[in-house]
Amino acid sequence: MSTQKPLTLKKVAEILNVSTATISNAFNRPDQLSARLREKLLAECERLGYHGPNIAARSLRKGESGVIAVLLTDSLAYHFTDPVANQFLQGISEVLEKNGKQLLMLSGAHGDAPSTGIEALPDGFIIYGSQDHNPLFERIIKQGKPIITVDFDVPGFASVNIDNYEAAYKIAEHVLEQSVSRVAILGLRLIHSDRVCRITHGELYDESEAVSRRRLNGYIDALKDHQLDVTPDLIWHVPVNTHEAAVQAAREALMISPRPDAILCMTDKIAIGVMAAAKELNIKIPEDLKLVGFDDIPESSLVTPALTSVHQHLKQKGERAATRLLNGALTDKEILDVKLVIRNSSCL
Amino acid sequence: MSTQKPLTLKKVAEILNVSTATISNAFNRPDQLSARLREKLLAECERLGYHGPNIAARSLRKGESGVIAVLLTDSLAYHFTDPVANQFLQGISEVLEKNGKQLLMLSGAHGDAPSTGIEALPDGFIIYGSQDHNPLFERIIKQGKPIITVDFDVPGFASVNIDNYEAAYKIAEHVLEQSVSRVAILGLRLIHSDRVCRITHGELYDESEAVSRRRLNGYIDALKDHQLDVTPDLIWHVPVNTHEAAVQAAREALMISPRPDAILCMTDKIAIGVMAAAKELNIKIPEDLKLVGFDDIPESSLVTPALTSVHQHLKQKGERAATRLLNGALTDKEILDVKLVIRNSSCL
DNA sequence: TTTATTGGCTTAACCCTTTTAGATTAGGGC
DNA sequence: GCCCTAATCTAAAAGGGTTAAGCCAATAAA
Repeated sequence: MSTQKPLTLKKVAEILNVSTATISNAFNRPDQLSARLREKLLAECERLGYHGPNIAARSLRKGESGVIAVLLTDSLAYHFTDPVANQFLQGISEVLEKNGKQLLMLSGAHGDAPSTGIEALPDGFIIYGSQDHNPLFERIIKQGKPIITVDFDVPGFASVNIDNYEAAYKIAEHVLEQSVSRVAILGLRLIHSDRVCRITHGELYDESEAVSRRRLNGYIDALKDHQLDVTPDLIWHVPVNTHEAAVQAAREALMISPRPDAILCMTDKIAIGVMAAAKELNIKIPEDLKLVGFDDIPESSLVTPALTSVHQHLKQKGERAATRLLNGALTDKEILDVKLVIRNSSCL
Repeated sequence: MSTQKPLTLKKVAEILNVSTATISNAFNRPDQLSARLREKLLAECERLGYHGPNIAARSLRKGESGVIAVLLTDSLAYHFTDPVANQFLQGISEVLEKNGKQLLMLSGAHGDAPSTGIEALPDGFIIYGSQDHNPLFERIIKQGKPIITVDFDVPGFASVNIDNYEAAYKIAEHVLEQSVSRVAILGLRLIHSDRVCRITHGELYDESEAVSRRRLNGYIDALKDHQLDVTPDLIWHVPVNTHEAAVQAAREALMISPRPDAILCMTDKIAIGVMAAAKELNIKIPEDLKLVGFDDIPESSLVTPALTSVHQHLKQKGERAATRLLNGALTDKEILDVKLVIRNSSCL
């Protein structure tokens, strides 16, 4: 276990009998020295076991680190379980990897540690999802470094997004064409509550940029355009995108009387929770209940019946965000296409 | 967009009319100044918009950064898709989050960028999976920083692992009790090839510490102990843990004659690929084919028929690795329990 | 031949903190 | 009023690199 203290650029320069600047240039600016010398030096460094400049020192001096951060909405742990986030992160990491950048994942769940100051390290930020009152987000913005937001918009910042309103409207319309008459909505994080509950009249309308609200507005407008009443007692708030929360909300929704004959779910995971609850209650999908999700996660095509959903190009979303961040293409707000995927859960 | 140049400790000290050391101490060593002064200073810093020492400078000076790295086996992108890695990373991130540490994910796919030197930043490393000839791994070791390995062992380093041999032996034994006579094995990454193929005689035995080899040895010994021949032409090498590769290998395995009546898969994902191939070929599971996986990913209990597998406490594995790394409990090699989960894919 | 350019390297200032060793101040005991 | 201790605070030296500016010799232009 060779725990020798690592070589420094200075020491290497001394050993090789050139200036520190020359070693530094050999690593960073090939045009500053002859190719012959450069190659010789790099080979010597390799031989000596010097693998390039210390990142902390370089970062201090240059003001950049080669690290790109993703600021998530929730805890890291959550995002590892969420298939939507997964695909998105996959897209990001592929691009970063190709460009020799490292990925730092920052938890959006605040209130924890009193700032490690880590936000000073990355050269750029991908902000994933609305960040109401997140102090870390505020600090990131103040730094003035490149930022791109995803799945929400902040005036003055570039973004990658989909048209959630439009997509929600379309999938709702599809359901409404199946001659349904009582449509419930299971929304993810509609309000700031930790519990599954129905929303109130006052919480029905909200023009915020949050994904959940854009989708809800799409559903509501589609319902209205098809002459269906929209009442808050058919709209559930699901606080987290987990199977358990979904099942709980679904049980409630399926036990009211008269029972809904269609449920619009804001995520596929919630819809899959509804399937579980329906099975318990012996309700047949799609015969007794039309069901749709949103996002089209891989699992949705595997469950029985296969789930109708809105397919997002999640990986591409990540790729676009990372690519634009690295290219400095940070002016406009990009809208990606989505696709309605009709499967068996919504029609016979 | 307040893009003002960030404040430095020095400037803040000047403004507040104290020395830089005092500001530094206010943030780092509360015992070095009176509580009264400290609170006043911190409040002032907040007011001025100084959110603590620059991390690069601190990191340079202290030689620590508050960042923990996970060195993965493959590309980052891959690990976002893999449910096994997902749960493991979830465990890690929960612990790190609680301890105010940041998580840096390092891609194990080498040959890419010529070292960004990022390995100098983290304070400790979780090495996830065997790292044959990975130059980054070599460099990490040379640094002499805290390291814990997971799913493989390196002499002299602490580890968290399961007994892959034992688990594989047990699940194979379960299958062999179902009166089967021709057992194929679909192994993940048995050899260094990019293509799905059968292994050769010479590749049958290998005492390496790699997960795949430990499992293979378990299968083989179980077969032998049940008086079944072990021939390499019933053992497939699957180069990556993807559905496509699994389906391809499964097709090959199911088309030989006489056809196997049982398949031992080294991962659940591979087993699910076998299910797809079996469906294509109209082979019934478990009637015509007993099938088992390994790891027990969430999907395995959802597919039809539900998949028999070896359940690992993946999240716990991550938690243990992170906890021990942070505690400096880096002496022994820890073995976690596993559990055989028998479902419908392996018995009527 | 003289002057201007260029190529190839070196010098030295600077990046922002932490921390050791030393200086200052306040307060207590005589 | 003086000395000593304890409590605070300060000065200055790392820590490892990057890069603007400068130097020198060799080549090109006049």
